[in-house]
Amino acid sequence: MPDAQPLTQAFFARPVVTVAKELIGCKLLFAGCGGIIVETEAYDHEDPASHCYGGRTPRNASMFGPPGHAYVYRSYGIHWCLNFVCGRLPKHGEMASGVLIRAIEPTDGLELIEERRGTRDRRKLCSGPGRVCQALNITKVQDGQPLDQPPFSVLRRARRHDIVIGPRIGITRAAETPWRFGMAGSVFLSRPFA
DNA sequence: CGTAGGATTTTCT
DNA sequence: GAAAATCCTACGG
Repeated sequence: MPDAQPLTQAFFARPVVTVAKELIGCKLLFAGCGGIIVETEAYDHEDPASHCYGGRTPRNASMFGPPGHAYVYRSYGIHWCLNFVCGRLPKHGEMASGVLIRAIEPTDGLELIEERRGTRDRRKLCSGPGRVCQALNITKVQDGQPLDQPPFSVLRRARRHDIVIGPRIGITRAAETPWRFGMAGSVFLSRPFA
């Protein structure tokens, strides 16, 4: 079997909903720690729930940069959350989009992940956007970094998976938009789908 | 099983 | 001043 193929920036330079779906089953690694992506959410420039909806600010500047890079933001003043910057139309300039990485199934660097998370409960290690960043030690330092270069790598999925779809979590505006995607049957989701 | 409150940065009103 | 793309702990049924 050949090694899993790293996804290049071209993979991310497409419509954000497409990328969010195709990321399910892909593998995210950061400095030797990571696992299979099992839950994502899409956010785009026409979306009242997105950080980029109101235009560029110091916090969301990375989302207005090139696709295939990280956007890391502080959530509720406490946690870090990781997004993959996705496609936008250059002619529109001030548009941006991103995929929030909500949960992964940890497979690599388990010992280090358990230490950072303070638990050995497999289902609580990386099941939630704040947990993912704590487990992989991703912080503001990674904001704007390219996803196709170390210490990041995102590997193409080994096979297709059934996808479940639902409304996004923790938002009030555009709360009905079904842009949350998950791997069917996974026990590593942040929350079950309806 | 459920609900409630606190921690604390960034943005907007 | 309040809300936010969250998580943890405590306490009640």
